[in-house]
Amino acid sequence: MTQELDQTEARDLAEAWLDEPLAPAARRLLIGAVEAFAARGYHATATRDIAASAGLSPAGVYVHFATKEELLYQISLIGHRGTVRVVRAAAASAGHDDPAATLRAVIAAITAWHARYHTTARVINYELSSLTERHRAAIATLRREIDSLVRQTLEDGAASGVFDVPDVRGTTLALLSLTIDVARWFRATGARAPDELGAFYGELALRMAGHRGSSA
Amino acid sequence: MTQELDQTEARDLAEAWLDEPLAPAARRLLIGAVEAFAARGYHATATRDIAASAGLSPAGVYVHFATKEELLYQISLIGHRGTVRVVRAAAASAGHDDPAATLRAVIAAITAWHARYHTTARVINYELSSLTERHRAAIATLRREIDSLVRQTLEDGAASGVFDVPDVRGTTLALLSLTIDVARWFRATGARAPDELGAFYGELALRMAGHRGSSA
DNA sequence: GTCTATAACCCGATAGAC
DNA sequence: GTCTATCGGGTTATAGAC
Repeated sequence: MTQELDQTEARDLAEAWLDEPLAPAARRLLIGAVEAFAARGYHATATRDIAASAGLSPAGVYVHFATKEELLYQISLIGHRGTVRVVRAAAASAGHDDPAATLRAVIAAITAWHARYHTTARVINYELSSLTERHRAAIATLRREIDSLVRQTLEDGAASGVFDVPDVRGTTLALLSLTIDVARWFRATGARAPDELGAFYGELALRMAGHRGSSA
Repeated sequence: MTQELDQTEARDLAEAWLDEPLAPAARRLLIGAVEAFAARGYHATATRDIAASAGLSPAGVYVHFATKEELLYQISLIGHRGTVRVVRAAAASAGHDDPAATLRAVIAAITAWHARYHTTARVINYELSSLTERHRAAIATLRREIDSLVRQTLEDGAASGVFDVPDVRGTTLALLSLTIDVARWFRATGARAPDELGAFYGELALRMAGHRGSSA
């Protein structure tokens, strides 16, 4: 009984990216789908298997989602909203006139999110091409907000002289690149916890931005 | 006539990663496969379409490759061998007792390769899970060589005091992460040419390694 | 070495009972 | 809201003629 509760709590924690109010079956379907899409890829996953992982018959999926792609879109939407939320929170907590603190906090937050929810992060970053054009465009809007915030932070720091950034566009891309690729290689069994990796990458970001005192 | 020759030359240049001696049809199949796998993914690509892109019937594929996975494996093998070759060449040209020059040259070479052959790079980095276990193990050996060379360079530089690297393992991972993710976002129509991007990432690598004079 | 034809199977999605 | 049954189509790979 206690064992049972512990397992439920553990799963809730592991799937905390899924914080939307949902019918229980729809929630189980999304969790099964994200795990299957991450492990084998969207196209290699059969809707039958997703249904089975949620304890439903093959037809049970279509009561809750019109198509298989709709399942992927909901995962992408919820995942990206979650990322945007932690990025905004990190920027707010760092204050508005300290580019170095902001850059460190934002990169740490994105990195930790990608590590903690690496299964979800893998799906939302590497299955964008499996979305319909309309859905991909909706997701692109959310991704642009994150990109803009990092770029603006680099520009602020460069303007005030605390950063040395020869190419703001290229450095923004490199910083986000670093955080996104965490989804590819991160495993929960690895050496670093998500928050530790976030702190490390926050420092790396300051070095990449040419922050004074961030290099030997 | 001249136009025709130019197009052939342009394609040869674009597909220079494929430098193995091969029957013409096998070569066309590999090029068609890499383009399709990169654009739509391995599982979303039908062998019929690969055959058609090489001007063959659906059965024509199986004269040259036993399975669809064998096609992916050959692409992975040739691509990884090419990467290892440019990495070795970069390390050799930088000399053996200058960790900063070596790191810059190696990261620049991997980055430029991933940008120049971004289509191939996408396939060989993001379709590893579609390989059989045996084939994936063979590719892992090649990947380890690249990882070891970067890690050793960081250790050499840290030991001699030209680098400031608090976590060699983590920094190695971050550096390779940066170069691999190029395959995800790079487009030939973008702002930077492969060699320019390589030079930029070589400098970023020195900053990340805490190289003196690489930060403001 | 390439073709046509097809085997054997798996897929996403729907119909209609309960 | 979930089931069983199935439609219509697509998949990899093979058989056998040329």
